[in-house]
Amino acid sequence: MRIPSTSRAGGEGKKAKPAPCCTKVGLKRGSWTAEEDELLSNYIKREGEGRWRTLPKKAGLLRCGKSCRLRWMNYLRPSVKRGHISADEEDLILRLHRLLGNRWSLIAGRIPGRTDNEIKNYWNTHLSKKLISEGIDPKTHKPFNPNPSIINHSHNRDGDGDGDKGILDCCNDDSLSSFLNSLINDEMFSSQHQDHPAQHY
DNA sequence: AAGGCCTACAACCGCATCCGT
DNA sequence: GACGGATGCGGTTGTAGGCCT
Repeated sequence: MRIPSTSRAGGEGKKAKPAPCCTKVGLKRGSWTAEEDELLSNYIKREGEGRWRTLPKKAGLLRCGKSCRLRWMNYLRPSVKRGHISADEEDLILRLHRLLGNRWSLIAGRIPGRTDNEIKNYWNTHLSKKLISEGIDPKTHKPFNPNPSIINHSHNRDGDGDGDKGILDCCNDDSLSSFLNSLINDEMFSSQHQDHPAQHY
């Protein structure tokens, strides 16, 4: 929404802890430039994803492999859908988070075009606050106040009615667990075959 | 108009897990 | 089975830009 990361100045100012990869002498940190993005994109289009450790050197980048992978996965991949998260997507995130907890990659796997980082950020900046403001613990998706008399009200997320109640009422415990299992199994299958084709080589 | 505060998000870090040897 | 390297994941942080006073 805000700014293309390439325009961000700085970012190098992380804490000066010893870090295993990016603190190697000569490796760059912080925001990516347009030139770096292009180098990375071109290389991956040519050679494919993976081998992140050696990729930067081959691509002519002064970055660590982790940084390259993150940049590609969260920003440069053609399948990444950037921009506003729709109400449907938000609803889905809420449901999936209730089922899966903070397993952002699993959640992202169910939402085409969205990355785990994006969903995590959206959750932390929007949805958790929203739930808190409604008196719902974002970790448990249960009301802070255990008084049952307020539960139904608290489920009505923004008071504008339609479709909202489904988010927290959609599953009883039995269907919840079976849905969770199928969800995870399905995700494991799809991640092996589609979502992360270059996961291991 | 200026300064401080808040929000959003890209990027980094460390740990967990996977996989080959 | 043990070990080591590579990759993936989730938590956290830094900072640009917007908002408020």
